[in-house]
Amino acid sequence: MVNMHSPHGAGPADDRTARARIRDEALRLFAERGADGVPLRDVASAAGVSAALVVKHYGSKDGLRDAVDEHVAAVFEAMLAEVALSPRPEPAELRSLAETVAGHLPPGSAVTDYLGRMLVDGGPSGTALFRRLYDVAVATLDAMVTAGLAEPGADPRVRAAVLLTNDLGALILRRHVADVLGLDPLSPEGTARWGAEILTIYATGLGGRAPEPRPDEPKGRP
Amino acid sequence: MVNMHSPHGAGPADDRTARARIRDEALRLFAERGADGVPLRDVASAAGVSAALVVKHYGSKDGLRDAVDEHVAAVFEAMLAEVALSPRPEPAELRSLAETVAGHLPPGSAVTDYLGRMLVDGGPSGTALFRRLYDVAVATLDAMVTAGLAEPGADPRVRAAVLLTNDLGALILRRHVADVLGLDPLSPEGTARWGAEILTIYATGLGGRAPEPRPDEPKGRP
DNA sequence: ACCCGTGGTGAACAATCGTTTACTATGGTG
DNA sequence: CACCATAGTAAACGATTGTTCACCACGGGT
Repeated sequence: MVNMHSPHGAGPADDRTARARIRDEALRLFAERGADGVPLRDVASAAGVSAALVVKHYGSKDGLRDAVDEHVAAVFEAMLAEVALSPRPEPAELRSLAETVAGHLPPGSAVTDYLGRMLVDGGPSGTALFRRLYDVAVATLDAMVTAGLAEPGADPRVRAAVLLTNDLGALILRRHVADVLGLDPLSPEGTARWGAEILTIYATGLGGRAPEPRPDEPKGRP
Repeated sequence: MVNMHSPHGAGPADDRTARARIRDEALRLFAERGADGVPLRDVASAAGVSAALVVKHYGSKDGLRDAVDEHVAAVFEAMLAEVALSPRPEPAELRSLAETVAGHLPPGSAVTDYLGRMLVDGGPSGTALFRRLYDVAVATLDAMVTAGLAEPGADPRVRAAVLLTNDLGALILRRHVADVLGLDPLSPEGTARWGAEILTIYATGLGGRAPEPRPDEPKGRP
């Protein structure tokens, strides 16, 4: 059907045909229900092939899982590189990493959900992803400090981690937020209200009159 | 073995014996590996009983799951009530909800992890839990506003949700934070550095000199 | 003494799921 | 043409898992 007359595309660069379909459907279903919880046969029938072909291409279900992990990581890295070369020299503050991901992706893309699930499911790829995100957050905070947009806290590494987990919390819990607020923080119209609130807090704090360290007691519990 | 001469304790108030052991071990294992991913036989052997007894007591695995959900919700509500009657009339700001949970629980308690998993796994009980947490966050922010410790933002409901997801992000991602920082944000010694950073941000913002709304452009992307 | 509800067990059942095996079609190459 | 690698399938296998069944012990009530 599809004309695939690449002479000998032996490498994994020939993404097309049923193989890519399997990977894409696996990504979609894994993002929805989690890798465990999706039978191989479901992936196969979603891709319009037999279950045996899936293992023929990817060796095993773990192999498919790894392939999807690598693919998502590649997409994420590509997006990161594109952002680094973005037309605005000012790195748009932190801009919310999750917002950036959602903005540079098709609206209903499963990649966002899959990234969240990688972080939550606790596999080695999730750990690697978080380490990468942490490095980005540290570098971003450093850039903001250099640009005079922020101060390093008492411990810049802790501050970067706080900013990162704040961001990822909204990404992971977006369904629940949309439930109680009627507003998906990653949707284009949600970005306005949600992101504005975050920027306000980051700019001026919560606004209460208590920035002065009172001689009351520094710690409530020992 | 254990003297349980309550005449006809038909209600679920007779917590003791093997039944409670099953529930506790299920809670521990479910928190570790997720409810799917833990065979009934593992729960049974961890509790020192047979698999058949588990379903005799809880009807099915879903029944056990529901029982654990309800138990965790009850523990959480009890903790919430205890905090509400706490010796400090000032509600200790938001104090980080996750911190409160971790503080009022045995150090290695599985309840914390189980709560995080409930929020992530996307079941109805997770939705109910988040709604409850959201109500608490809205009420807490309102109390802070009344006490002059914070201002409602442009939209207090959004601000409460932001504070909540910030908190829960640290709870859900604590393993990853501990990995990159060598510091569990929920541990007693982690609370100092992590919580201090958060309080600083909430008190004064990130500290950069940009709180003035510049006439540049309010939104980067349409 | 008789019965019966409660707590408990081990073996068997049936469904699901990952994987293997044997087999077919097809199209390019020596 | 003969060959063979590639893409593909259907069916069966084996392990795991939730659930059920038949059975045992025993401690009160009447």
